[in-house]
Amino acid sequence: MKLPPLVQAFVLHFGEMGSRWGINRTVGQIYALLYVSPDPLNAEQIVDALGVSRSNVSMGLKELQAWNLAIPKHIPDDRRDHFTTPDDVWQILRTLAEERKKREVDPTLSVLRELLMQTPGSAEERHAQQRMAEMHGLIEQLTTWYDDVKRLETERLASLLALGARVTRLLEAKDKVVGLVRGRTPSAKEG
Amino acid sequence: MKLPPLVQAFVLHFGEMGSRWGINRTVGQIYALLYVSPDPLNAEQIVDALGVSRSNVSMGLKELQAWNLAIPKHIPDDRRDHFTTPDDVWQILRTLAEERKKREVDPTLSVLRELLMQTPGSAEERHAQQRMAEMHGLIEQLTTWYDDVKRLETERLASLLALGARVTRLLEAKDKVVGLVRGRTPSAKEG
DNA sequence: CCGACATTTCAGGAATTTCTGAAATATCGA
DNA sequence: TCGATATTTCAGAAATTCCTGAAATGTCGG
Repeated sequence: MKLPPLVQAFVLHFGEMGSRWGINRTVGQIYALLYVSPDPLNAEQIVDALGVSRSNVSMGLKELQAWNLAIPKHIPDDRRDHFTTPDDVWQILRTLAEERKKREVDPTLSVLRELLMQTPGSAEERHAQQRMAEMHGLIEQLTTWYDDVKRLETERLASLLALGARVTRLLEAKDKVVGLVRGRTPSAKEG
Repeated sequence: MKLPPLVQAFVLHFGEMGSRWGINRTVGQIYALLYVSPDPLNAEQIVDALGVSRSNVSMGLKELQAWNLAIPKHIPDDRRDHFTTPDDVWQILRTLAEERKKREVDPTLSVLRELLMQTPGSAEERHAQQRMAEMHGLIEQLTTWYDDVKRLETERLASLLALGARVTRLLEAKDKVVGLVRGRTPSAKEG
């Protein structure tokens, strides 16, 4: 691997973290490399930079494309495929959230739904179903919220984040205002 | 494995999903089993239920305890350790978020900070650092928001979730109100 | 301290995942 | 169509992770 020290450190870190994130070392490294690269890279360049086999890079790129984390960029007069990462970090966040949800949450949600349809045959099963219902409820609330929030454009999402827990003050304020309005004009609709 | 069909399906699913969640099959199964169990279980009971080795259960329980997802419950007049999962699903969510952050996010944040301190030695490194700064900024915003939100008590958190994207309407409303108030009383403080 | 359990540790075998090199396939210009 | 180049596939080697059984350690009542 022949990279500027800063880049190398970054790439190696992503490689190491890979296992904790459910991706393998090479995939993590390829992503990191593409992420900090000023220009799109082709497979050969990645091979040179990381010192892994050509086929490994091919597979890694395929996986990253499946995650929508590597996108092919055509370079004029060059037959080779070149790749970048999406450049807007917020977009990357959305993509990551979306893909993780699809792989890590949705299957469980559907299993839970299925099991909750069944009729329990014992007290034990009844209790289990009760617990599953709790889990299902939580996950459903989370995903509903997520579906809502993911549609917000970046700017609004950022301002929401910046607000943080202070949102609750807003909520309190809203409760008061609603109370007031109701006091005066009983027909007012709630927000 | 000798379990009611409903429980068995649930346990098996958690085992299969384990790899996607960065835990191994046994750990996933143990967790699922404890989660739906009406009473705390001891290691022997888990062995019987799952058909895995005693030592495997021991290691699995240790890991779950490290994640704060299994808690020892002492049963009077019984020397054996018994285990449950925290019963409040919201608490489980917090725990999970906390632990994942600690393992999957914090190390990257600290590496990024370190690399951003260094002086770039080339245009390439300068660009890389620029990208790292973007990533760092995003992660920092997210974790700040998270630190804020995690302190909310369950009820408030739930109502926030329920509100979903409609929060933004609240934001718009707030902007208006603040504008009005400012128009009338210039010295008014912002919320 | 002893004996009866309960739990943990750990070496190494089993299972799984990752990675490679070689071969197959695809794509292009001439 | 052919040859040059680019990419993918895939069998099996390498690496890693998981799991087990046996031995060690811990803990309690007597």
